[in-house]
Amino acid sequence: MGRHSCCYKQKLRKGLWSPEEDEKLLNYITKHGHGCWSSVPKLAGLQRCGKSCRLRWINYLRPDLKRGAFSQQEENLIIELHAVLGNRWSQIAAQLPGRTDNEIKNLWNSCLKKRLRQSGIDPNTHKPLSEIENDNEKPLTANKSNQKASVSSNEVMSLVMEPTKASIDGYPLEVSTSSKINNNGSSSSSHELFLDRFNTTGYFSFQNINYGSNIGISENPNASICFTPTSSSSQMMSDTNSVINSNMLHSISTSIFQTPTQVKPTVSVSSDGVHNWEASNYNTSKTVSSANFLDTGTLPLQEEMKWSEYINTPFLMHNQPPQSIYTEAKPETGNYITDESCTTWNQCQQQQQQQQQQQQPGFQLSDIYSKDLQRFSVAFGQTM
DNA sequence: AACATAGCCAACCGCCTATTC
DNA sequence: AGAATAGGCGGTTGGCTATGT
Repeated sequence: MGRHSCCYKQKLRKGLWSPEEDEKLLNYITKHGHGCWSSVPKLAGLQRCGKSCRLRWINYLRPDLKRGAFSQQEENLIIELHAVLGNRWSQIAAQLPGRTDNEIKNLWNSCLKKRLRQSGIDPNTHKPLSEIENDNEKPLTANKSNQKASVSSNEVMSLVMEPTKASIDGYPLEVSTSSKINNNGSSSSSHELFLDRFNTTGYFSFQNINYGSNIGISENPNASICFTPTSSSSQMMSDTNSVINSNMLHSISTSIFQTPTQVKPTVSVSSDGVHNWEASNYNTSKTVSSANFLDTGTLPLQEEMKWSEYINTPFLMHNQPPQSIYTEAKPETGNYITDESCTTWNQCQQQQQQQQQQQQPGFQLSDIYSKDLQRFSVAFGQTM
């Protein structure tokens, strides 16, 4: 179809908007709402096409727009979200109240991309440039991960998790919801992987990609997340990094649920090799403020465990929460987490004890497809 | 001071999808 | 059912400004 019919009409103004035009549009929409955009210019007395009016309203006149420069936190979030969503600017913008997709796109193209490159990170894949150079030695047939693609929200998951290798490895780009097979513990045709361990009380540490000191993600390179889905109120305990991760989860949930809620990510693989990503939301959830967390002083870094060690370690062995964080970081006075989270902490311990008593078989991370690991690492900032 | 270049950003273009007729 | 239309999105352009020569 291409061009809109309205654009063919004569005498329509183009280019920058004058203050008078802005005033007309603002007055009209304030009084009547925009309704059908194609009728707005006529009703507002403007020599513009409806599309142009819509753009002007969304990008400039809207009252809820946040003016001014992006904060460091916003920039960091954009980088993290871009690692997950690629060039899906509208979805990224949905996570930044008061910012437009156009604004974010401009920021990315003019600043963030360059800054990442200077930090040795490839802005397309969010991997170290050295790795990309090695990858480039392999013959590439196509790399459309960051180009516009017609994909459903579910397909987005498989596309964005592992941007560079999706096509190189011939990884299936299309994932249908109907092919999702839930693990009931006995099915031989599929088994749930990795993230599903959040179904049980589980702690997992994330180490974020180092984007360089000039970006300054946080002092603490480690983050931990606690999911306790069995409790009525699930709590995510977090420091700055996992707040970013939780935002990514919000973004994922927005893709799937169309609402920004906290999610439980799950991945499963069916017998035919189709990987299914799923995110389910809790009825109630709460994210602990990172500011409160960090205000209490320097968090002790939890013991570092290399990714390769995770792979060969049954998960339940690491199900032990990094207790030092919660005992030592918790301030003597003041609440950096709520009472509910203390309950959660207790529940974590109780659940763990139950699990140990039941001697549930540990899930071998080596069972996880390496691609899933890579996707997970990209999605959640886990270095490998 | 004059010109060249780079960076930023508002706006346009073309395509896609959903809806309406 | 299919064409027309509208809304939305991402890529790109072009003008303005700042900076460098």
